[in-house]
Amino acid sequence: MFEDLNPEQQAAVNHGEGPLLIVAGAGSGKTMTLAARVASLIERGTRPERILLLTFSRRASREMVSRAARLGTSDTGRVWGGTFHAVGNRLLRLHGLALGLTPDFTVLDQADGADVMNLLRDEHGYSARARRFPRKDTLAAIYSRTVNAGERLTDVVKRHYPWCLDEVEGIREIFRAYTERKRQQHVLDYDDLLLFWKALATSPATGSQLAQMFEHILVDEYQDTNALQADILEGMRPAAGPRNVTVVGDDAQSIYGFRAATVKNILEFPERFPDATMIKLERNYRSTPPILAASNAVIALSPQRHEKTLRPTRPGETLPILRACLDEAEQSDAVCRAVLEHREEGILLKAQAVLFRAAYHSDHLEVELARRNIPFVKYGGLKFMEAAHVKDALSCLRILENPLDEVSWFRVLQLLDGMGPASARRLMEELEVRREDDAHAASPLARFLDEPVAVPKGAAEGVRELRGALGNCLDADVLPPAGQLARLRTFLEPVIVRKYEAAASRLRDLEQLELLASEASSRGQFLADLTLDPPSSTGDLAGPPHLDEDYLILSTIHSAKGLEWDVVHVIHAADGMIPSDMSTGDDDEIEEERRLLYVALTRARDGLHVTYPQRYYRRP
DNA sequence: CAACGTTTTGTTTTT
DNA sequence: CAAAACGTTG
Ligand SMILES: Nc1ncnc2c1ncn2[C@@H]1O[C@H](COP(=O)(O)OP(=O)(O)OP(=O)(O)O)[C@@H](O)[C@H]1O
Repeated sequence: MFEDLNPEQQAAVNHGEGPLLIVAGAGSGKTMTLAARVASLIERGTRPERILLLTFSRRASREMVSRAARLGTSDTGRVWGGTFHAVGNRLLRLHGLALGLTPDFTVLDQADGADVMNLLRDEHGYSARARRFPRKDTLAAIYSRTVNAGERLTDVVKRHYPWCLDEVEGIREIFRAYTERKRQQHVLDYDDLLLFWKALATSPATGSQLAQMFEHILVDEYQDTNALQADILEGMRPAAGPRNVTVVGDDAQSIYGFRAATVKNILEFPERFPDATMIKLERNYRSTPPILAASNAVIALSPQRHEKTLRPTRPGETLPILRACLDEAEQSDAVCRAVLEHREEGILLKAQAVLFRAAYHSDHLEVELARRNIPFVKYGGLKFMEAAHVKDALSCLRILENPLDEVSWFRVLQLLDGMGPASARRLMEELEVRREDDAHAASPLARFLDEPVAVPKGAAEGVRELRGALGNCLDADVLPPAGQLARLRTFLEPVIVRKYEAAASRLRDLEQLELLASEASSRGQFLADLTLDPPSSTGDLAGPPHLDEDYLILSTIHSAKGLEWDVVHVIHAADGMIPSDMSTGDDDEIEEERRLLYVALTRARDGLHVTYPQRYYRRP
């Protein structure tokens, strides 16, 4: 069944009980090995639903599970696969009651969390001008780092946000209020999904029950997990019981430091799991020798590298191409030409990818591709969930799902004509959206629908319309999520036309949203899925027609993790782009940029083009 | 005082 | 290009 595997891969697949650490270089077949191991475990009698497979994205999880299925095991559908966050969400809905979490909680994404911070910043009087208090996104970022890295607030601020040092006490005050506010409103943010999972796993009352759910736990891309996630893993594999846990990673490919990921997790694995077996995969099955040599040369310059020698196994002599271009226009032209040349040689567009550091780096190229009728799908940097009108629609759904969700009320009410922040606040107070603990008063939504409310005269009409829309969604208890969105759309349409420009394309986004909703089984499920696995490519939104067409892949390097293409084009390989000028604060950041380039280069199988413009008209 | 329109600023990567 | 800050109108 696994005869193609090399001896080290075989050993990893066949490993029996006990902790296993697989240190695997780029293209050494770790994804394949992990999938084979899942298949093998099932073959050897482990029930699929007793296997937990943690990956860095839902997409990676699907890919891995389907690979395992192709290896001959049929029953992989029942494997618990997903990101730490998605699995946390699932476990907490099942077992959260032990921590006082009711299963009806809703999930905030990081922008929602920032909005809560903003509300609190106003309430606590930190928004006065003249005072330079951190902005909402900064607050959210600081908070997230303290939680995920398990570090003290003052240390985080000192290290990563030194300009906020004067306001540490205010920040602490906001954070305390933030935590309390989330509890009152039955909402969890991304960090809470991990935090509460850890609490569940390490609590004497529930820990062992949770650990016993899974016979085997496997974690992919372990170099990109953070301290909190390592704690969860340890909690799920207590020293007392059998410690069947497999982690796979490559410290040279650690690119999520900005999310508090740390290679310490790999390095310290043998200490946390003392009798761990360690297997190294050092044969690269992906790239031709010249491509691998170039990649190795890039990473060799890293002073913090852990020794690994990655040896090529494939033939090939074509050298990678480094092309200096006059400017961005010439770069786009060069890429288009190279792509088409390879296409002529028989390499499908789909087998080629253009990689870049930041989503906007491909703007110019996208125009050029469109002009030449070269179809493409772009991964990463999609601002769909960030778009105001999408948030508006989702906030309506979230009010229906969780009437205590303050930020959703605040956003939706301000859509109404004549209703600004002050009136919205007043109305929310009247509805008692914010209430002390679990008071048994009528839901704010019921009150809004049934009781007369005091609003500015100008806003009365808007309130009636909102009432109608929300009421209709609720009346028809059986109305599926897509139907609810359709009803809400009739309310939102005039609002969007009045409030935003480019209304037409925004309205199309709402139809898109409705399409996504039509696959969901319930409103709650839809909302959670969307926040835990947001659309990540333009293809996710364009729908299935793309499937049999051929199209070029454009992707951020982050979103290209774990993937491979016959030909890879890396653009904007210039100072200020890679490395990004946003990430030159300290050596660690710069080293991460180096690894980012390494990850980009190692995606290529047969052809590699690296280009950079020598001149930018707008400062980069 | 509150809503709304205009100017300025600041711009990565993702669960 | 979107959100914050500012200034004007209701
Ligand atoms: N034993 C093998 N024999 C032949 N080909 C192999 C073998 N193992 C892996 N491969 C091939 O090598 C390529 C890389 O494998 P895979 O994607 O699993 O690597 P990876 O370690 O996950 O890479 P990365 O860490 O860079 O994401 C795949 O095309 C896979 O089919």
